[in-house]
Amino acid sequence: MVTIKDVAKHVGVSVATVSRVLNETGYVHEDTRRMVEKAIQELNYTPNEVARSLYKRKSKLIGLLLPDITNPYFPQLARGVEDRMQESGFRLIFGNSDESEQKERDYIQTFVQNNAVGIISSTNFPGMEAYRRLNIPVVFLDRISSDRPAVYADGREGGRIAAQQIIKRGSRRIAVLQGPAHIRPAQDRFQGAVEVLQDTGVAYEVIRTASFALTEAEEKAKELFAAFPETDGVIASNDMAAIAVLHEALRLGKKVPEDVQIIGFDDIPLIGLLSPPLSTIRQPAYDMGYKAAELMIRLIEGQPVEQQNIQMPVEFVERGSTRKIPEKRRE
Amino acid sequence: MVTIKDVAKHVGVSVATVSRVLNETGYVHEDTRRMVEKAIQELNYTPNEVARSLYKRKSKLIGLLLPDITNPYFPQLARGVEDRMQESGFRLIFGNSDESEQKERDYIQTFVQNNAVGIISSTNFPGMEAYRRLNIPVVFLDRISSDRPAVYADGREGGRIAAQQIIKRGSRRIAVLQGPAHIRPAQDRFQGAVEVLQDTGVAYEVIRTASFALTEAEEKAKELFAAFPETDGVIASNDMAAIAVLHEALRLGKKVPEDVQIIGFDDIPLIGLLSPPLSTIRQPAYDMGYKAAELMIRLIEGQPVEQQNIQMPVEFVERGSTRKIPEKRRE
DNA sequence: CTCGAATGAGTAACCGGTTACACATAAAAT
DNA sequence: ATTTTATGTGTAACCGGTTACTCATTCGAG
Repeated sequence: MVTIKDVAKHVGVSVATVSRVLNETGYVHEDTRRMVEKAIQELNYTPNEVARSLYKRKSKLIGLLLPDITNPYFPQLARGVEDRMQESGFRLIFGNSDESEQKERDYIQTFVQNNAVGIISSTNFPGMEAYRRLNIPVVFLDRISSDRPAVYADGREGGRIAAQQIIKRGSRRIAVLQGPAHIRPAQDRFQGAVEVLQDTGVAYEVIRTASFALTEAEEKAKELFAAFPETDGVIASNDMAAIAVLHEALRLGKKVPEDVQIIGFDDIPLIGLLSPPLSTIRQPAYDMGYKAAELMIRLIEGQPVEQQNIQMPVEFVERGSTRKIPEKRRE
Repeated sequence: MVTIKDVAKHVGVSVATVSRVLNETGYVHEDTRRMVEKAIQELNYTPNEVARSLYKRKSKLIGLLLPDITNPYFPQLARGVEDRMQESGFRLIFGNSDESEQKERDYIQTFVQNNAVGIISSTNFPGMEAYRRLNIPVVFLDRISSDRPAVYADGREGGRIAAQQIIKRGSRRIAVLQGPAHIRPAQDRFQGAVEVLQDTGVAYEVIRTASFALTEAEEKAKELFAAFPETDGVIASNDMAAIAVLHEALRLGKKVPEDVQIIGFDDIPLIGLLSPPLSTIRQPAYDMGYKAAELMIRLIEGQPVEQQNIQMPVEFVERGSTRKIPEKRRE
């Protein structure tokens, strides 16, 4: 490995001078600078980030914690984060938490041990001690916390829109999947939907789910139609759940959207290619990741942050799992 | 930040002793050990990996380079890698290369700068100088290189199976998507298919593609049916391409699988839910990631590696984009 | 009882950078 | 001509660990 000493020796200057060239700090004579740069080229030297990080007590590493990259929603978040971080020269240490508190703790610890300068997390445990103890910025992504910066979609509005649309399109006995109780955005969606349902007086049932796992969603879908066979509209907690519901409905011989309308949440890739293609409430996942990274960079660099909490807009994506509205006027 | 010095002071011993306790090296009196451990607990001390890494010239970090995590195939690879790495206490620095040589180079450089002990890469440029220069192990994942360890699926056999199946199920004018020319597994699939096609004397056409990007796949799908409208079977280079072909076929009013059969490659999530659900050649993506990580760990730890190249089996997954075989006997 | 081996623990060098400080020289100000 | 100030560069401490080396004490074997 070629070190700063090798470069210094090669040019015949001290390491301090090389360091100055590297960091463009202090005074360096133009001729010296050129010679050093030439040597760096020739020796193919790149400074060791570890040594740098040790002295400065900070690295160019950011911890990114997502529940499960295998779930099609999260890669988009990750990609948004990465693209923004990459622009500013930060790198990601990445981990899947599997919604496990222990795994989260472990990852947070190693982030700290590696002098990470920030953590972006779609945690399931925003109140966790491990987060409170940190003295590096934390941005919650697709999550909400009262005391931490966060980037998330407007779940309540999403829920409201879902309910409005499904009612407008004719469903009258609606089932609402509640989603994990401890995840705020999921609850917001649920509440938004319930609000509208109550206001309009449409009959609805609630199905609780504990996680976003597909297997659980499949069970709940079965339960749903077993307990409430008359259901003619389902507002799912996310697209994966919606897929499970869709599958179960078709398995039972129901027609979608004629017998049952289904609205998902997220707009994950490929759901537009299902049959019927799923109508959903779209979250701008990539943009959310990007914004979270942007917010993080501001926090790291100590720049003023106008808003700690960034709420992103959602929109209804009309596809085939909801009925068409004949009238010209659509909301 | 609490350091080893704080712990040492707290107990009244030297840092060397604390280090010995930490690493279970050298002689430490039982009583001393207990006191140190107690102090570590009380002060909530965790050793700084950066300092450790600097002295040892190696970290617990592994670089993982994938083309695009947003492509549904790659998260499974990533997950397999992560799960295995996590078991042995390694962490991942993750990057998307976007099939860009420059990005790959940049990432490789930062991996090295951070004392990463290994790189797992689904590179598009296996012969690249940047890889050759490395003095840490590199494992290619879903890629093949003559001079590097690699984990990949048996593309040739996959191609053969795809061709056999599509012929057996009645297609007689077959289009084969070739996939990126510089990616060996893609070429292997292609060649496997062509082999069978030639051996059996079935008519076929070749459509070249340069990347795995969905947009390109869509164009090629259009070209395919424009140039060869008689096509009654398509062997796609991967599932995303198959989806594009499926879409285009349906758009043209063709019936799948009655008019055109389609076979993909990979078996990415959700394609079993399309309509018709896609038949495909399944690669064990998760297992491939897992194995690659395993291989990497062996290389890092200097354990004997029986085989540098691990070829994983593929299997035909029969779904709705291929016709059923009436006979009892199926291969 | 003597001596080598085993045990226990501290000192200080080292990893590869950054930077405070010192020092020398040149340029500008008085 | 003298004092400031700006420029250019080197020395060495420091970041937080690990470990080679040293030294002291205890233990067991002969």
